[in-house]
Amino acid sequence: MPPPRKSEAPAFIRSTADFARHVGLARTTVSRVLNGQPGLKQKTIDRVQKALAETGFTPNAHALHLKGKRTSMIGICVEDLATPPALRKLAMLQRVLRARGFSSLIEVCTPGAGRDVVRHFQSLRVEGVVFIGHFLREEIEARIAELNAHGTPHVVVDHFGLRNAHTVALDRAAGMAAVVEHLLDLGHRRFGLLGIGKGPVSRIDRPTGVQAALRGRRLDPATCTVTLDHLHERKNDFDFGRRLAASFVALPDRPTAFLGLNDEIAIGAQRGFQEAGLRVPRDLSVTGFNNQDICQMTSPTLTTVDQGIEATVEAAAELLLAQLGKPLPARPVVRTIVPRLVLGESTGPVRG
Amino acid sequence: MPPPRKSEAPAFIRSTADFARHVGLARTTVSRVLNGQPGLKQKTIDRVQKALAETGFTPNAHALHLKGKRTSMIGICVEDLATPPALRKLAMLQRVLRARGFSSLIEVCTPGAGRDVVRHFQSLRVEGVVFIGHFLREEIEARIAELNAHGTPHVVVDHFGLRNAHTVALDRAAGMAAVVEHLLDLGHRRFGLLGIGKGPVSRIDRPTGVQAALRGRRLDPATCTVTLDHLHERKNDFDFGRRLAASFVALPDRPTAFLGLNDEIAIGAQRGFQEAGLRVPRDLSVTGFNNQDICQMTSPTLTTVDQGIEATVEAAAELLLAQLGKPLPARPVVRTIVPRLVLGESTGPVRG
DNA sequence: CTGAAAGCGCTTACAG
DNA sequence: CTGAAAGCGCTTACAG
Repeated sequence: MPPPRKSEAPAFIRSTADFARHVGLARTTVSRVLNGQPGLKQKTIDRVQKALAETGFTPNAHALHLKGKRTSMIGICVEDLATPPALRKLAMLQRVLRARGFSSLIEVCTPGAGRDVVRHFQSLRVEGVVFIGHFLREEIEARIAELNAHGTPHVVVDHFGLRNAHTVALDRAAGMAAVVEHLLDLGHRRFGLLGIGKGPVSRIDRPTGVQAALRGRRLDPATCTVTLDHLHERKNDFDFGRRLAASFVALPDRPTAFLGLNDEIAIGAQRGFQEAGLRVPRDLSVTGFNNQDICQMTSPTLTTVDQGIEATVEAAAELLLAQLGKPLPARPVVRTIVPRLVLGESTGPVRG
Repeated sequence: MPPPRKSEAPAFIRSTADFARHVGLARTTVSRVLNGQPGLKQKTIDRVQKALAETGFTPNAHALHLKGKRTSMIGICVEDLATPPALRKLAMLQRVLRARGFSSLIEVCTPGAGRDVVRHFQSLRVEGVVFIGHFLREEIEARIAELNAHGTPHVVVDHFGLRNAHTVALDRAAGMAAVVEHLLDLGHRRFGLLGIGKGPVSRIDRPTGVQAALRGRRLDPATCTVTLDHLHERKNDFDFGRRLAASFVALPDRPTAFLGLNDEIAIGAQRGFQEAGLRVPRDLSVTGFNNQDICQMTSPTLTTVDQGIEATVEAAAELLLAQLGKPLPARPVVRTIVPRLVLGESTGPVRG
């Protein structure tokens, strides 16, 4: 029965004043018990604790914070709550922060909304802000400058190359290099790129890794790689991969190995090839990226790359919390996480 | 460069007092601009706005709340941040609440932690609490009683049958009934249950729906359904489904249709059957539950049930926010969401 | 143990 | 427009 019937003392206990009245003690005394201060009779302590348990009264955190108590809140600004890896990072970060006594205030940060989100966090006097994902460069750099100006720690997860930002980012280049080397070892020499651009964006982006691995074997990336991304509307999903596969099927001198930007595209491509009567990995190899659960559920299972989300999130939390209390570090800290190749059944030796 | 160099006025502007000093106005005047009160010269307003934009100063929300301003915070208590549907609900709820001007405070609520989580929410004076998932009955009922005692609105998503709880729950029985009827129409008469118990737990639980559909065709659930769950450690995942399939393969008089508790189990089972040389849906049919993205990525695609997460979350938000300001409703409101059958390629006519 | 007081950062009347 | 004051709910000295 939602409406509280039993009206003992005040119907609602809202403050220590109400509560002290309810227990029959002075506000000061209640406050002392609440804060575990010495010099109180056990009997008094018990009386307060009992009433506390009965009424479920909790001191107003906002008043506490005004008096100088830490807020123990961290603002988390995510690009997007739709992609599985982002969601996993968020969930894991919440867990890690919780374990260290912080609560998480989570907001989605669409382009243009960054200002409001960060100001909202600031107004709540969060102790730090985490950005997860990829943002508009100028917008997020402005937000970070603001945070710095207020002495609020921050860390950016994923978005690499931001000026003055403490960053934890996945070395996707290393991941792709591992994939390409694995395929080179299997004899592959022509690679279809599914959603992966040819021009490198930064030293840790996928194309950089592909090219580095090829050049390491004295192969020319320009002739060894093929992309048909331009033929389809880019969606980075299952259907995009499937359509790409269909286009590749018709291509003369088709590559023997296909590198997906992510698992969805790779699985779509695998499906597309199978529908065209090709067998994976007998006729061609396919690889994904992210090591989502689905990789184990397809036939064949997918060779992919594990992001090491746990390491990423741990590093981010550590980097953020290390800044607490101390003066902010003079120059940005950038940490790179090296992902791990996960072998599945979708890659095999090239057949003459 | 993180450490702020330019020291114009105070190094850090922390309060309206600091800020007013910085702009060269009285605190009162600044406060008026901040709150859009009338009777101010445009020039003054502009001056304050400009300084506001430059410094990024935000009034302390905790002080505002002390003065009576609404916190606009909602506490969300999730059972678990690991299962995809729970994560999707959470993400969608955050979005819906955000759109209505509320920020979300998210905590995972493991058994025994409910008390601390809810008290934490209360101490921050959240305007409402949402529970997502399944909890220990006594624990969550105690928490809800506490919330009621404080006049804090709540809503429970998923956990059906709690005393005095406002609830939005999926009618899984209706979903399963739709699945079974679809299979009955295809001629199936023997059903393998994968992770679905035989005894109904409540009127909206899966077994209830299975039995209702069978009885509707004058069939006896006891003889029409088979479960082998007891043979394997229950994990509700891909491998559990796969192992169940292996056990069913060896069974004489094997069912022709298999109902998975969720998509993972169903996909695992499908894979298990295929590995044993059986073809889906030629030799047998398989169905899942939840309509996760993976259902479209398997071969064959999976017949499943869509939870209608959007409707659930909308209903939950509406139910919660309807309580704001008003006195709490005298008796609990329970809303049921009817899920939708999603046909895939994994179900087909039974073959003599 | 109690009680009165100051102060955290804000807003809101109320005089100037 | 300014300035002084009260009060939101708390804690923390400081006298009794």
